[in-house]
Amino acid sequence: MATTGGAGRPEKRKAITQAATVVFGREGYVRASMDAIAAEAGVSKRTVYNHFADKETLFLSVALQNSAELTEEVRRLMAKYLDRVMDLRRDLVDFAVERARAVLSAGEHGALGRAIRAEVANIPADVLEAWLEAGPIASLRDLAAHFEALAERGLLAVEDAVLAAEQYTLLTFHGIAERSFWGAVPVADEEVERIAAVGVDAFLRIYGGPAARA
Amino acid sequence: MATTGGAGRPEKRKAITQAATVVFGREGYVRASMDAIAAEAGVSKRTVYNHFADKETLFLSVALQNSAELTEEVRRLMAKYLDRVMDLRRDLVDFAVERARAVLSAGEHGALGRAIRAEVANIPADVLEAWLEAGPIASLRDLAAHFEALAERGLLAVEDAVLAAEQYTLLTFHGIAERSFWGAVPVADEEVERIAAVGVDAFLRIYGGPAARA
DNA sequence: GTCTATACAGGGATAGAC
DNA sequence: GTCTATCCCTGTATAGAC
Repeated sequence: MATTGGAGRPEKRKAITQAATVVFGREGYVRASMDAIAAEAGVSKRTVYNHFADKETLFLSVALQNSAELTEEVRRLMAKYLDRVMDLRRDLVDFAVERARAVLSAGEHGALGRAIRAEVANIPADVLEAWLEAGPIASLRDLAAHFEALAERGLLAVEDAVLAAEQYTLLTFHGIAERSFWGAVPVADEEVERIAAVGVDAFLRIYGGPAARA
Repeated sequence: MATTGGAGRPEKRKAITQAATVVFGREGYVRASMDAIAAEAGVSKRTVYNHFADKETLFLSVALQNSAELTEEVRRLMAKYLDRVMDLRRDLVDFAVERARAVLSAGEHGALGRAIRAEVANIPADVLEAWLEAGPIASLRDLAAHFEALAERGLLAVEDAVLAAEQYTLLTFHGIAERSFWGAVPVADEEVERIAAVGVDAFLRIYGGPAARA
């Protein structure tokens, strides 16, 4: 876990990682200062360096943690909308809208993703790999598993579930992500819903099974 | 044009903007130093400040210029592959591959786009608007015009050409852009070709006209 | 008269010392 | 928890050179 060691009170440590998530997300890696993170956490800078060797270690640590948390949140949304599908189109649209909200929220979670994407050229390859595995790739696999289940019910005609999950994500999520620059610029709710709806319609033209076409 | 004035030799100015494109693209806005840009341009730092009021002005200026140049390059690719279509699927795949190469090249052009996306929260709204208009939105409109022409020939069944252009771009380009983090991480050529091909296949399942289906 | 080279003031950053 | 050593950056100023 790329930390200095187990030293220090756990509650201080949590305050630091939360503060780092907020400040790195708001300012980006280079602009964020350790002073600002310490102030946001309500601890002294010395305490920060007691838990994390340096700025980079702190950043990479919260990046991986954030990635895993976001994956968990998206997993909950999949369980809510895709586990017991009654109205396929509606559930696919609702999931797309909720996922865009969760991942692109200006709040604590989404913003850090921007900072990571901005710093990608300065992140060690193995850490980037781990971040991808814990985040986007994990969500992609989760979604592919749900599509396979829907295919078994005859609701989708997919052969390659991972490819279908990728294209669903492109059609219903990346348009919004790009338009909002991964959450930096707000996008109106109606716009998110509109894009999600036309994205799902396109997706269903590719993969709509017999039941979906009826 | 957000410069200090017309003072100075034009060839020096061009050297400065080219150097700024390279250095901002490589280091990002915050890390790039005016010293490094001056060195890369082979001029003194005073000359840089003689042409551009400050770092931000220089950055925004080269951002807009780069956006327009990239749009022009993509326009040439469209003319090459989409003006006289013989084999629709093949031409759509070839254009997708070439565009991905052009826009995501680690060279001078593509890299600056990363820097802009990273700084989007710190860019004035009107400049961001101008950058979008000169770049991604202009390319989208160009592509939509080509799709309309293809629809008139019966090769595509599109009602909303802008939407079709958006979805083509998502399916054939954004998957690559995201995987390479807008050019920061190299993606193998075969991978680019594979993604472009499956993206076009999906696109044609949505919009393939009668002739395309034959 | 513009360019080069260098130096410098002022601010802010990291990381460590006390 | 504060204080500080050290470094880097922006932007300006001061020299002289073609």
